[in-house]
Amino acid sequence: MVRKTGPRRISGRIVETEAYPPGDSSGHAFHGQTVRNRSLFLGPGFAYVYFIYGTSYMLNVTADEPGVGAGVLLRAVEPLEGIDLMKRLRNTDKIRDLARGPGRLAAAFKIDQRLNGVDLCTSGPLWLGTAVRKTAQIGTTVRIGITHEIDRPLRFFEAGSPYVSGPSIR
DNA sequence: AAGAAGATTCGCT
DNA sequence: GCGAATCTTCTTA
Repeated sequence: MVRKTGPRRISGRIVETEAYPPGDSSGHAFHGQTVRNRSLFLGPGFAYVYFIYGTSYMLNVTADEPGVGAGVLLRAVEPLEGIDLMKRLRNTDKIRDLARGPGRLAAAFKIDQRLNGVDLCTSGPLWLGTAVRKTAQIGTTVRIGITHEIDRPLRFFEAGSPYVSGPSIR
C-alpha cells in the first residue's frame, strides 16, 4: 500500500486483513446503503474510510460488484517507506507499533474521511501496488472485535510477522 | 431530542 | 487486564 502526501511517500506491506462479505451481519453494509457506508457499494478496489469510537479511522478495500456492499478491513501493515513521517503521525518511535491495528494503520498513513471513495487501483493519494514480492504463509482466525457471526474464519495474516495485531495462532 | 452501540486505542494498575 | 475517551449513525420517544 502506498500513500502520497505532498512530496512525501509512505508505504508498507499489508500483513493482516479481515473479510466482510455480502450478507455478513457483522459488516457495515448489512442494513443496506447509508450515507456512512455508501463507498462500500462502489464496486471493487475503492477506499471505504469511517470514523469510530470517537478516536479512530479505519480503512477498507471495497470488494464485489457495484451495488453489492462488501469490503476487506486492513488491520496491519509492515512499514517500508516514510517511517520517520509515520513516527510523527503516530507519536511513537516503536516501528512495530506504527501500523499494528486498524486505527493505528490509518493514522500512520494519514488516512481520514477525505480519502473515502478514492480509487485504490490507480496512483493517486492512496493506492495498492504490486512491487513487493515475497512469499508468506497465511494464517487464518476468527475476526476481532465484532459481535455477530463471530465464528467465521475470515481474518487473514502473515504467519510469524511481528507487525500483526492480535493472535497469530491458527 | 436523547440514548446506545460501535470492525479501537491509550494509559494506568 | 480494565476503563475512559469521544464522534457518528441509527433507533426510539
